[in-house]
Amino acid sequence: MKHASAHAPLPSPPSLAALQDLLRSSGLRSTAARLAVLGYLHETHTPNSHAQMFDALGDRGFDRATIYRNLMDLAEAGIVRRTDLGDHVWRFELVRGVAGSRHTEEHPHFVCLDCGGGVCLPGLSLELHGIGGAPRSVGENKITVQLKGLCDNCS
Amino acid sequence: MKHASAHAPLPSPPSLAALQDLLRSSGLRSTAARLAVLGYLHETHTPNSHAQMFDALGDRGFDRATIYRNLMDLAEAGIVRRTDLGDHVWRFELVRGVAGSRHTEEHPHFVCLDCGGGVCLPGLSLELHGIGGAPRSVGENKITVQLKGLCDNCS
DNA sequence: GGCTTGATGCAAATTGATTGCATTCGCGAG
DNA sequence: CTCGCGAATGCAATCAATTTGCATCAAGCC
Repeated sequence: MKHASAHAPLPSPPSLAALQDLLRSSGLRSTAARLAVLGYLHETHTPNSHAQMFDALGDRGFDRATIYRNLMDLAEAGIVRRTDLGDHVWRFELVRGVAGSRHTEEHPHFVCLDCGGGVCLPGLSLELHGIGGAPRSVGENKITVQLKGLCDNCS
Repeated sequence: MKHASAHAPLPSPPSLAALQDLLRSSGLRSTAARLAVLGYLHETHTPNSHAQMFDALGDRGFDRATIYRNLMDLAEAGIVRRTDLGDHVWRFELVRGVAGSRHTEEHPHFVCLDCGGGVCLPGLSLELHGIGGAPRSVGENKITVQLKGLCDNCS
């Protein structure tokens, strides 16, 4: 996965109070584990797998199952998006973070059918034709797009 | 997953000799297990998971691991495509079957982010803009497209 | 027919995800 | 501040889908 686009400078880490506000305003309790997970997602700007999150937070005493549950809770609350890059590993990225935080903008992904590598395509836009029969969210442009094919290395 | 489009009448099952030709011309040995897997894929016109294939062929004495290996071999040989409907279960469908056989035409899929349900969108076409930076296969239209969002039931 | 190498059957292992249950803890009400 | 309720956690285990090891069998070529 290569991010080729230029990024603005990273904002400073969000405050504890801001993270707590975000959790509570989403109907979740502010717990140490959740703050750690959410804080980590604010620091990293790529999708992270559960295993990666555990690697990063496990030696702070956070339990693997708890991290998993919290990722799912955050996804259910709409703070985090669960995403699939084609290799059958769920990854989690911030959708709605603390005010001023950088999070992943919605953009198409390309996934290689051979090596499973993913490429973000933030500059790509699509025009759809013939959407009759598709779910409403397609017509309302509330969709994410994944393109699959062979990457330049595998083709 | 709903197929709303009209289908032509189903062709008769392929002959044993035709299946054998297909295997051998693809560099694979013609074995009983492979013939069974391939024959089944010719009979069913939807993507089938490994588990489904085993359910269908297991009581004929075919081993689960063998069915798996053969599905992977057939996918590698380009006879079968491995596909993902969003629920993290690989499914296999015929790409290049016996002459005269019906197989799945390439078309976009919609996958619901909530329930995981998939919808085929054979009528949908896309126009891409801003493909600079994308892998070459995108520009060459050698891609498959997956749209993700909430289906009408979940939204 | 003999031989080579790929395929199979059987069993087990791996990976990613998910759950059960006893205990702990966040938070709101009084 | 205290208490109680229900949510969250830690620990261990389980589950689902996939994948692999190895001895034996068999397809196919010479």
